[in-house]
Amino acid sequence: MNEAKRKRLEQAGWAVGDAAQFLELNEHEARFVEMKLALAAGVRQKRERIGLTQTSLAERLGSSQSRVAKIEAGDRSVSIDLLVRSLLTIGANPAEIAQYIKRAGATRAA
Amino acid sequence: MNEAKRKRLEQAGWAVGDAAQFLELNEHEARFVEMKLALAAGVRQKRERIGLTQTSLAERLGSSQSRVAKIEAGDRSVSIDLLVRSLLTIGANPAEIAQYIKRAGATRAA
DNA sequence: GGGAAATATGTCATATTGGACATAGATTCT
DNA sequence: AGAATCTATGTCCAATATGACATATTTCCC
Repeated sequence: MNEAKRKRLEQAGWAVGDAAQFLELNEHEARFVEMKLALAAGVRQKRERIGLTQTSLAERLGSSQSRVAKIEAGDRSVSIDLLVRSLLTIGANPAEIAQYIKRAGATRAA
Repeated sequence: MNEAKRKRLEQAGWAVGDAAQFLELNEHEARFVEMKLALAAGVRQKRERIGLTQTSLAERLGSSQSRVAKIEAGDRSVSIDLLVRSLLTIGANPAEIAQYIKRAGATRAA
């Protein structure tokens, strides 16, 4: 692929690269999602252990029940920032949050 | 403070609560910022170790040099999501990312 | 000191995220 | 079964994050 065509594709919103790059992107994306899901599971686990309902956690977060549901589902519209802030709000400390993230990579060869 | 006034203040964008809640919020905010800074430092460290320039990392991220500078500065406009994606891009795995986060809480009593 | 390369800072337009609401579905209790 | 409580899903629009660009500042080498 020549430079001009590459530019055109990228301008149109395509990430252009070779197969290795493509696989790498997917791998990173997969890890990213796994981390989010691990944190989401952490939120649910801690909330239930504390005996909070989604609604009451939502109040503490200054948010809504529906968003808490999405947080715990690891919904696309939920950022890691929101997951982390949620965990801090229910009393997790950085070390605990780190544990969740560490767990996200545990099933794969590091 | 009566309910009506509270509502008015909250409507105006004020989080209304008692002193303990206020301190707790600040503490969580502080931890959140520390986590971001720890991740930001991780990005810089790994980038430099690899011998990349901010511009070349920006290319890999599909972003710009200025944003990489902000990433490494832990700028307000940089989300943890972006920090994590940056770290994954320069070859950090979840376990390594967890280490950075764990470090963020290490100077304080857990 | 001067030029080049690297990094930092400010701003803008666009894309993404988040809180809110409505409503659907699930679970539990009697 | 059905009422009550809890959780899930979809949509809207306000707020925030992001890439891009321009430009300033710092660092390094000669």
